[in-house]
Formats: sequence, C-alpha cells, structure tokens
Amino acid sequence: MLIAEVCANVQVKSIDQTYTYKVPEKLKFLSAGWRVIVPFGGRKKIDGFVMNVREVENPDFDFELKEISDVIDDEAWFTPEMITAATRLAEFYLCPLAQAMSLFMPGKSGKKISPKFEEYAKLIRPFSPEEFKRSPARLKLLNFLSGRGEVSLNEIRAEKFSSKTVKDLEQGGYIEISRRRIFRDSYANFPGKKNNFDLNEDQLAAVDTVKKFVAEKKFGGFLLHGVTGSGKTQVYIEIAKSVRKSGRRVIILVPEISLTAQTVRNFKAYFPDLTVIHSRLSIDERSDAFHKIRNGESGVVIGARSALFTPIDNLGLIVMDEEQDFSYKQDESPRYHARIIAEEFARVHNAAIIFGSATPSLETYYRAKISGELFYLNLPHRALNQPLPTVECVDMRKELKDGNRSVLSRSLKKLLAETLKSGGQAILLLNRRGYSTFVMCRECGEVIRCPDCGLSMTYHADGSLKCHHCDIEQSTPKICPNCGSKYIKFFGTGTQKLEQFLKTDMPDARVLRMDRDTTAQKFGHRKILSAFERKEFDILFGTQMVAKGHDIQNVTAVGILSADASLNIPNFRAAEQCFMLITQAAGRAGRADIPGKVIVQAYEVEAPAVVFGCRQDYEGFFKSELPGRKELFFPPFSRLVKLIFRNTDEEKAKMSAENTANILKAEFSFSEKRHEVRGPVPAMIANYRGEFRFLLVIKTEDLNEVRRIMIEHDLQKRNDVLIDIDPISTD
DNA sequence: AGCACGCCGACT
DNA sequence: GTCGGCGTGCTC
Repeated sequence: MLIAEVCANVQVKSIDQTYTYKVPEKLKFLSAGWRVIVPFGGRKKIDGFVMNVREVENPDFDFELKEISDVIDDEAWFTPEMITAATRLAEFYLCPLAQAMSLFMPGKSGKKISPKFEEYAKLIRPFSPEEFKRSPARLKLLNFLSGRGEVSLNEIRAEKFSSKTVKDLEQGGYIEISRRRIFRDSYANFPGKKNNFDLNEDQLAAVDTVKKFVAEKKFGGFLLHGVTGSGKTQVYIEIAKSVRKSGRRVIILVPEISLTAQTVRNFKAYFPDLTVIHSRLSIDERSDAFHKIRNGESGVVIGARSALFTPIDNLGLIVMDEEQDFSYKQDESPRYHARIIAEEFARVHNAAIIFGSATPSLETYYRAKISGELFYLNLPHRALNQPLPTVECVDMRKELKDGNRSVLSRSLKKLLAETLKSGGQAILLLNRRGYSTFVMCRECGEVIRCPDCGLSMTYHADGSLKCHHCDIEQSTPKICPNCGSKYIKFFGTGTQKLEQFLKTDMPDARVLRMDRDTTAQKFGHRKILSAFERKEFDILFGTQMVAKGHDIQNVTAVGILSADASLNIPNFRAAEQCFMLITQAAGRAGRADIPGKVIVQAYEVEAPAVVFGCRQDYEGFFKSELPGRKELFFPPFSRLVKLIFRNTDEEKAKMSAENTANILKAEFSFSEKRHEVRGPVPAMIANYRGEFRFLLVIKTEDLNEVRRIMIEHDLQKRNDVLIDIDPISTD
C-alpha cells in the first residue's frame, strides 16, 4: 500500500506533527513536495504538504488511515531543498512545521495559483485585397496586422475589432493565435543605472577575496564593513557578476520592502534577469516570480527577508545589505532572523555570504574581528574621496538653560539657514511620528493609553489618538476620562509638530515630511525621495526612514533632533541603536565638492554612544560597549531565548511562567555550561486584549542545549507559550 | 484552529 | 421532548 506523510496546514503548536494518509490509485504519482487536500478531524478539506511517500507491505497502524482526496497544483510545489530548509527552520525556531512550510508559499492559503496568459495574433499567410471585398472588417484587420509581427488580442480589441472577425480569420488560416504566459511584475519597467567609475584598491581587494571562494564553490562568510558612500554596492555587483558568469545564482537581501526599489535600480543594468520578491507583492505577482525562479529564468533575486524562501537552486552568493537592521528579524511566528537562515542556506549551497554594513551589529562584528568565524573586509574611505562630514554635538540642557525652548538648537537653525542660502539641501531626523507623543491630564496625571495594549497613545494632527503598536485609532477626549478635568495637555514632539514648527519658523523653506503616515501607498518612499532629489524641496524631515536607502548628492546638512531618545529605554541594545542612528544619519551628509555638516542634538552628550557616534568611530564604540555586554552576559557573549506565557487569568500566567522557570533552573544546575534565567516578570505589554503576559529570558552559552531542554519539556507544543529564539529585545 | 460530542438548562 | 449554550477532547 502506498502511504504518505502529510503535514496538515493547521498552524497550531499542539497538533504539530505529520499525519499518515493512504495514497489512492489516482494519485499514485505523488511525491514529496506536492500540496494536497486531505480530510482532517471533523473537517473534510484541509490543505496539506506531502513530506514523503513510501510503499508499506503490511500496514499496521493503531489508527485508521484516511485517504488523500486531491492535489492542489499540477506539479510538486516544494523542491527537496525547500522541504529540508523548512524542516530545519521549524526545528531550530521551535515553530510548527506547517508554519515553516508556509514561508515558502506565495500566499497563506492552499489556493491553486493560476498563471495569467495573454493571446497574440500573427499574420501567417499573404492575402490579396480582392478576396476581402465583401468583408471590409477582416481586410482592415489584416492590414492592421501586416508587417507588425505578433499583436496582442488586447490591442486588437482596443482597435474595435470584434472577436468574431479574429476568429473567422483564424479559421480561414490567415492568422495564428498563440497563448503565452505573462508575468505580473510591477518592477519590470524600473530603470536601471550603471555607475561608471573604477573600483578603488579597497574595493578590489574585497572583490578578489570573495571571488576566490566563489570560484572554488566553497562556503565563505564575510563582513563587508564600509562607511557610507564607500561603494559597497559596486562590490556586490562585481562579485555577483562573477557568480552569474559561472552559472550560479544570487540573492540580494535588503531589510525593508521600501529599499528594494533603490536596489533594483542599482542592479538592473547589470542583471536584466532579476526578480523582486517581497511580501507586499500581490499573490499573483509573487507566484509569477516563483515560477520564473523555478524555471531558472531568473538569475538574481532581490527582496526583503521573504526573498530567501523561493525555489532557487544552484545558489552561489547571498548578499545581506545593512545586516544590522532589526527588520531582518520577523516579529511574528516563525520568529526567524534572516541572518541565521541566509547563512545556513549559504552553507548548504557552498555559496558565499556577504554581510554588508556601515555599522555592523555587535554580534557580526564580533564574529569577524574576535572569533574569526567571518572574514573581515574593510572599506574605510568614501569611494569618490568625499571628505567625511564634520559633526557637532549640541547639549540641549544648555540650550534650555540659555532660554531656547525650541526643538531646534541655535546651531541647527543657523546651519539650516546657511544651507538653504547656499542652495544645498538638508535632512532632519526626528524618530517619532505623529504630533505629540503622549497626552496627559494635568490635574490627575492620567496618561491616555491604548485599550488593547496599554501603551500611551500618540496625538495626530487630524485630532485622533493612535496607538503605534496596535494601529488602533480613537478620537481625543475633551475632558480627562479619569477625573473629568478639562486640563488635558499634549506632550512631546513628533514629526507633524515639527512640520508645523518649520512652516511657521522658516516660511521660505520648502519642507517635506517622510514617515509611515506619508509613505503609506505603494512606492510612497520612492515618490518622496525622488521629489527631494529633483530639488523640489529644501528640507526633508521625518523618522529614521529619511536616513535609509538613498544617496542624494545635494544634501550638505543633517540634523538629528533627539539622538539619545532611545538611550533610556531598558534595552541592552539601546546604546547600539543610538550609535547606529547617529552614524547612519550623519552618513547622509556631504557631497564631492562640499563637505557635509551634521548637528547632533542630545541631552546625554557624555554617553559613549553619542560621543563615538559623533566621531563616527565604530571601533571606539565597539570597544566601549563590549565589556558591559560581557559583564551582563548579553550577546555576543550569550544567546537569548525569550518565553512569553499568556493566559486570561493573571495568576495562571504567572504561575505557569514560574513553574517553567523552576524546571529550567533545575535542568541548568546539572549543566556544565553557563545558562541564566530571569523572570517571571510582566511583559512590557503586560495585558494585551485581556490576555496577561509574563516572560522569562534565558541567556546561554549553549543554545542547542537550551533548545533540547525546552523540547524535552514540550514547551514548543504549548499554545500558551511563545518562544522567541535570538529576540531583538528582552521585554 | 475548528469541529463533534455531550451535558445541562430553557422554551415552544 | 428538543433546541442550543459552551466545556472538553481529538485530529492519520
């Protein structure tokens, strides 16, 4: 009897296992990777994934086998590589297999994906006008087609020819209709641009080092550490070219969807066969892209983290640009980090992987410089020999003492005025959107909080209050909901308030706001950046997205308004984040002929992150930050696991976390390795939609041992426990 | 998750 | 009687 192991696409941890089904005669062609329809429990139709098929002589199961009802596609959807990768991802991140498999599908559901075809008509036989004296429509169509090769039926219809005319001519043997698959691709008409300059010495050295590994088809991991403007992209392109020459394929990863457009523009001129994959493409577009990759029609795949999950084979290179960006970590289950997955893929394919950054994550830099797991490639100079910008740090406490209560320091105001006068452009970064960051009653101190998650709500210029965590929106109360007082006050400055300020204080400046609210539509980023690049505006201001994914030549001034705002949040990466923000934003300033000027406004001007950030001194920051991480046993000296226990009953959630903490502590006491458990503590969002959350944080020098212990205690099967391996934050 | 089953109270 | 509320348990 032919039987199949099927992973039912029900993404629930407690039933995460494969189920055995009979393969009916009509489906005996099935093999691993097919998507199927199966009966499951009380449900008649569930989609599932065939994990393997085998012949069994004497069936002996202690349950009755059901039959697979049908297949979904015309071929196996998953390649063996995809199955292996999904299985290992699920094992590593302790998520349901069905969830890991779903990463490799264009949509969530088990719908069949239908390709789109277009029909073309072509003249295949000469004709004389005499034959068609009595049929002027046909004659007109024949004349329309003659000398034009293939013309799509859409175009013919647009010329008001009826389908009858077309059909008649086809039957008469004058024209031929052919069907061709068309690919939906909103990046198809994106312009490419070639950079016509030679690589400098450092770039050449980097290219040569990686090329050696590529030529020998050996795994190699590299950190390409290059200051902003050092020409990392050109290095990627040169290496990718040599990979393509040898017939192997390339994946280029960017942290956010909005950055794909810029990357496509850089690569298109060199790699016309590139394909874009990210989660905001329509399902159809995504499945068309999958098709092209599967058939080998695509040599370069560009996209955000989901670009890792395609049917690509024969992989020679993965580039992960801006590797330090937290967007590479998925913040819903499966909570994978693209950095880990990408490196694993590179190993499996004997491919090279390049992590690129101006400010590498401490983990990656540590692996390159201290533990030697990665090769270190350095581009210390700007490619076109522009000087690095000068950075001035302004102490906002002193500013206040001197009577300046404005969001802009006197130095920054002066810099903006000078910049505009000289025809330059400026970028201002304020990492908070909305108008006011919180709303408080002056009488009783009540802060208005999100009904779902309890975080403070942000006031927006349209009069609404928004939760930036849950996206909930409500109107602003006129009186305090707690005490009824009418003294409700708005505190803190967001980008909208900054906009109002700039418009009144600098009426001659043309200002442009860029944050999540103004870039909501497709290609919204691109539109704003293009307008700024065309010099339609003098000042571009907004959240951290103003510092990402562009290289606008005319920007000579950059201001960072509250550079140290992130410093006081209780997060072990706070300093790293602050340093990155300053370095990244500062890197936007300066052009070939005019050195850039950067003003960093901060309150804690002595903090190492601010000091080294202003000096653009990565190595210095690294050395100052590392001892603290070591002392507190944080990455890169440990790996973290975060466990969240949820329950509608607060006491149960807490008890459950406490029990697990005790079990883990007992297990760890037998271990030779260093493991620590912290908690239970209430989660930062302690109550989400009526569900209480407590968390445990494990720090370990042996992640695999911790994973093994968690599996032994079936933590991965509990629906009330969320497991986050290598979390970004510990709250 | 989602469905069946079973137990209990309420109602035409 | 029987309809429907929800708590419990299972899914090849």
